[in-house]
Order: sequence, then structure tokens, then C-alpha cells
Amino acid sequence: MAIRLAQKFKTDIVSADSRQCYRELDIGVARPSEIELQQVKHHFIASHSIRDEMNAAAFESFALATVNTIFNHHDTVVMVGGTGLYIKAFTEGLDELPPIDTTLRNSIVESFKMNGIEWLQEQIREKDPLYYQTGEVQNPQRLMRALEVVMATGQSIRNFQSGKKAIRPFRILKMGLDLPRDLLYQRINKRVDIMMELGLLAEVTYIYENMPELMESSPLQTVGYTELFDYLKGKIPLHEAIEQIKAHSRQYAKRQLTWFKKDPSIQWFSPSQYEEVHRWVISQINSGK
RNA sequence: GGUGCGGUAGCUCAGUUGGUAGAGCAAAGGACUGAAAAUCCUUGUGUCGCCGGUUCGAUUCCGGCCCACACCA
Repeated sequence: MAIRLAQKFKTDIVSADSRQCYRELDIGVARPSEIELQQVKHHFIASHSIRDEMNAAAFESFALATVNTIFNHHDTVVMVGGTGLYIKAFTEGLDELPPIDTTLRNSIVESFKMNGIEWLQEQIREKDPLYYQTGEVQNPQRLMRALEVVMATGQSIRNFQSGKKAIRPFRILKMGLDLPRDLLYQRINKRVDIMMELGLLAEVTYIYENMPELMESSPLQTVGYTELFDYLKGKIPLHEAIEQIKAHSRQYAKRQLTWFKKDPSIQWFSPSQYEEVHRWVISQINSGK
């Protein structure tokens, strides 16, 4: 769909997928094929390493810069992808926050691993009572983020979160693709079987054997990889790892739908409705809103 | 054929010294501003293998049967 649209408008694609940007990950993240990449120029595909630091804010500036360059020669850009937060960062912006020193971050992670979530909650209750009252106190990742921000700035992360949406100097049209749930799940299950046939196990084994120090890093906390790591460690049999990949992929798809369904500006289509999508885009452009 | 162990939620299993039961995973729904394919929240689920006995009351005790697994023959 994205490729056809990009061809139609003779422009590039910017991916907004938090995992397809890593060159070490291919089959397991369903990266576009070589043939597809030749049809249309893609950005943020295999452009980074799992050793690089990547996050929503970095994506925001990367994508804005990329899109700016493309706008020098084109008047449209197609963005595709599944990472809701990245799309939000690109379309609405994130609030400015000072960069956090990595040693501080690492020490927080270490303390959490040793002392558990109780320690995090305790720290937040002392240092950021505002977040303790209004934040997700059961969610270690949010607590650690809040903690690193107060420790680095002396201020609650809440004080940085304005909730204001950035104004972009270009128009944004949003389209969503959806299928009836049973069909969607069938396709996901089949896609996992195909990944295994294409050699996902070899891809994961290569990482497992050659970069074990990265196994805990966030790019590798990914459906398709964590389960096969468990298999390689001997924790679970292969058929169970595959069943888990299918289940976790279904859960992920469901979470994506939950995220996007609440955005009223998204126009929904079925994946087969290329003509309808195209017509809708044209009508939107012409209506000039 | 004998002995042992087991049969409890969709799956793996815990438990009830007799008052009709629970965790994890899966499922369904939701949240989410620097880890986001991550992380977190909410919710339900059962003829407790079958038949009979004892009992006010049995998933729990007793007897029989069926099924699974292991070992012995």
C-alpha cells in the first residue's frame, strides 16, 4: 500500500517502525524486501545499529530532518509504520527535556534490578511526590524515567510535559489499515510460520552467538527474538517458542489497534482498498483543509 | 496382570485438616511524551475424571470403575 502510494506520488517512504531501522534485524521484524526497497527509496530502514541509541525523540528529529530534505524535491512524503509513539512524536512533537547522562540512567537500572520496584516507588515518593500521585506507580519503565528526570534536573517530569501539540509546516493525512480480527490473527500466525521458513532461527542464533552482550538491550527486547533466545538457552522447546511468537505478535497487533483506534483523525481502510485510499487522499488534498 | 503416581480454568499446575476453589500463561478490554514489537492496568473462566457410599453438607473421606504416565512382571 505504502509503496504504491509513494510510486503514485513519485516520492520516498519514511518508515516509523522502531525495529525495522536496525540493520541486524531483518526476518524477525518483517523488514521490506530488497525488491521493495528498490521500488521506492526508504528512510529509517536498516539505517541504524542495535548498538546505537534510538528512541522516540531521536526519531522525531531524524524524521523531521529527512522529510525536510525530501520536501526540497517533492511535495508529498509517505510515512508508514507501526510504532504509535514514533508517529505521535513526528506529528505532534515531544516536549523538550534535557538529555540524561547515561551513567545516571545505568545506575538507576542497576539499582532497580537489585532492589526491585519497591525501591523505585520509594525513590519516587521521596523525590517526585507529584509523579507518585499522578503517574503509573506499578510501571518500572515509567518510574525509572521519572526518577532519572528528577535526579538530573531537580524537577518533576510532570513539569516538562505540557501536552501541547507541535505545529508542523506541512499537512498530515492519516490512514489506518484494519482487518476483521479472525483474519488478522490468521495472517499473523501464517506470517510467523513464513519467518521460520525464511530462516528466523538462524538470524537469532547469529545474534545470540556473536553479540551476547546486547541480548538485554532494548532493540532485542522484541517479539520473535526474546522467545527464540529462550529456546537457545534451553528454557523452552522450539514449537513452544513459535507458539509464543504467534501469541505475542497477536497481542502486539491488538495494542497497536488500541493505540490508533483512539485517534479520530485516522481514516480507516482495508488493506485491499488501494483505490479507495488513493481517491480519499486526492480528495483531501483538493479540499485543501 | 501387579505396584506406584496422577486426573482441578483453554494450557501448566497449586489448594481445600469436609462448608462447592486459586496462580502463571493464554483470552478479552484499556493506558501509554526519550526502552514503545517495550512497559503497565482491568476482567471473566470451572458439572474439582465417572458412579455409588458415609455425612446436615463431599472437589476433599471410603468403595468401585474409566483414563494417563512410570516401574515390575
